[in-house]
Amino acid sequence: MPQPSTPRRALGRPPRISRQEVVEKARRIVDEEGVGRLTMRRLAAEIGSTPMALYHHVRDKEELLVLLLDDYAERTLRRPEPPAHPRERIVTAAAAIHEVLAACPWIVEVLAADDLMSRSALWFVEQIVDGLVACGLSPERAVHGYRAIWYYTAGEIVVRATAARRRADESRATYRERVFADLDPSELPRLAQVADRWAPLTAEDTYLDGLRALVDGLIATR
Amino acid sequence: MPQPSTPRRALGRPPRISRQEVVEKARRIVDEEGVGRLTMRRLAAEIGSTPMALYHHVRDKEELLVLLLDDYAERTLRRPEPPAHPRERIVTAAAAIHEVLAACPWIVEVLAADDLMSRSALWFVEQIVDGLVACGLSPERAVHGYRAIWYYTAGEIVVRATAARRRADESRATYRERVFADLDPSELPRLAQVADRWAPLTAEDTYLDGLRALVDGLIATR
DNA sequence: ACCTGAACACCGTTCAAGT
DNA sequence: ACCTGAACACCGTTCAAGT
Repeated sequence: MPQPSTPRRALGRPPRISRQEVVEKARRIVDEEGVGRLTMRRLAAEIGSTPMALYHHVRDKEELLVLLLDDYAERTLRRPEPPAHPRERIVTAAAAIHEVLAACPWIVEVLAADDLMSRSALWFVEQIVDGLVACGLSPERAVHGYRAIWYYTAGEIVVRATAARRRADESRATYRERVFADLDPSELPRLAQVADRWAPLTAEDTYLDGLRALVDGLIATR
Repeated sequence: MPQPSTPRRALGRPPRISRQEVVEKARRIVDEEGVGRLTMRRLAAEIGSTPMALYHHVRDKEELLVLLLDDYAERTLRRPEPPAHPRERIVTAAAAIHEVLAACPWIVEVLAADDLMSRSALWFVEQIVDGLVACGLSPERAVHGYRAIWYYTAGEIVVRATAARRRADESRATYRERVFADLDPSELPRLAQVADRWAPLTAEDTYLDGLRALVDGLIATR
C-alpha cells in the first residue's frame, strides 16, 4: 500500500491512469454521494475507463478504501501543539484523531483497520504512548493503554454513525421507544427512571468526558 | 420488531412459513457458514421457498440481522449473580455482554445497534447504570457512563473482529509490519522502541484491564 | 393474507485477448 | 505493461399476478 520508493517505470505501454487519479476520483464520489455509491464500475465510468483497468492500480476494493482513509488522514490531520502535561497530551492527541474521524462517517467501513496504521496517524499514536509512559506506565502497559483508547474512540464513532444512519430512517427509530415504553419499573428501576430522558441523554456528545475518565483510570497508580 | 402481543391470525391463506422459522434457518446458515453466506436467496432456498416470501415475515435484510442478534442474545446471555460491590457489578455486567458478543464475530455487522437494545440485554444495562448510581453518579452521568462503557466494548469487538479477518488474509498482514519496519526512531521514539513487540502486545486480551480503568475513571470523584 | 415468477438494477472479479 | 470486452456468479428488492 505504501507507494514504492522507486517509481521505476518499466517498459511497455505507458499508463493512462494513475493510482493517485483513482484515489482522487474515488474521494470525489465519496464526498459528494457517500461511500455507498462508490463502486468499481461507477469509479471506472467517472475516470472514463473500464472497471478492470482499476485493478492494475489497486488490488481490490478493500485496498482502495484503505488508500482513501490514508489520503483523508494525511490531508486533514493537523498536529496540535502538544501540551506540557502528559495527561493532556494523551487527551489532545486522541481528541484530534476522534475529531477528524467523526467528521467523515464513511470511515466506519474501513475503521476496522487494526490500529489506524496510516502513516500520518502514527505521530498521534506516539503522543499517546509517550504520554502514558511519562505518566509512569511501562512501555508494555502504555501500548495496552493506547489500545483501550483506540477501542473507545473507534467504538464511539461506529456506534454514533450507525445510530445516525438509523435515525434517518424514520420507521425504524421507534423500536427503542417501544422497548422503553413498556419497561417494567420493578424489574429495571433505573432504566424506567431515565426512560423518557434516554434519547436526549444519549444524543449528547460526551466523548471527551469518557476519554478523560478512561485516561484517568489508565494512569491511576493502583 | 417485538412480536405483537396478540398474534391475531387474520383471515386468508394460512402461512406456510413463520418469522420464527426464518430466524432459525438464518441462524443455522450463519453458524455453519458465516454471516457472509446469509443472503435472502440462499435463505429462501434453505427454507424451500422463494426470496420474496421472506419479505412477508421480515421487512428487509437489516431487520433480519437485528432479529438474529436478539435471538442470539436471548439464548446465550446468562445473568451472573451480581456482586455486592457496585464497582464489581458494573464490571461483571459489561464483561458478560462482552464475552457473549466476542464469541460471535458476525455480530459486527449489526453491532451498529444504537445501544444493543435487545430486551434480554436490558438487565445488564440496568446493572451498569444502577452500579454507577450506587457509586455516587447522578442518573444522567450514569447513563453517559454506560454509553462510554458500551463504546469501549463495541469498539474492542469491532477492531478485534476486523483484525482477525485481515490476519486470515496473509498477503495483507504485512502492511503494518512494513510501516513499523521503516519507522524513524528520532521522530517516533516510543513506537520504535516497542515496534518489534507490537504484534504480540496487541494480540493480548486486555479488555478487562481497560474496562476496569474506564470504570475507575468514571466513578472517581473529581 | 400469503406466496410465486419474472424482472430490475445492480455488484466485485476473472479470463482471454488486444495494443 | 497496460487496457478492453465479455462473461461469471452473484446481490436485494419491486411489481403483477396467482391462490
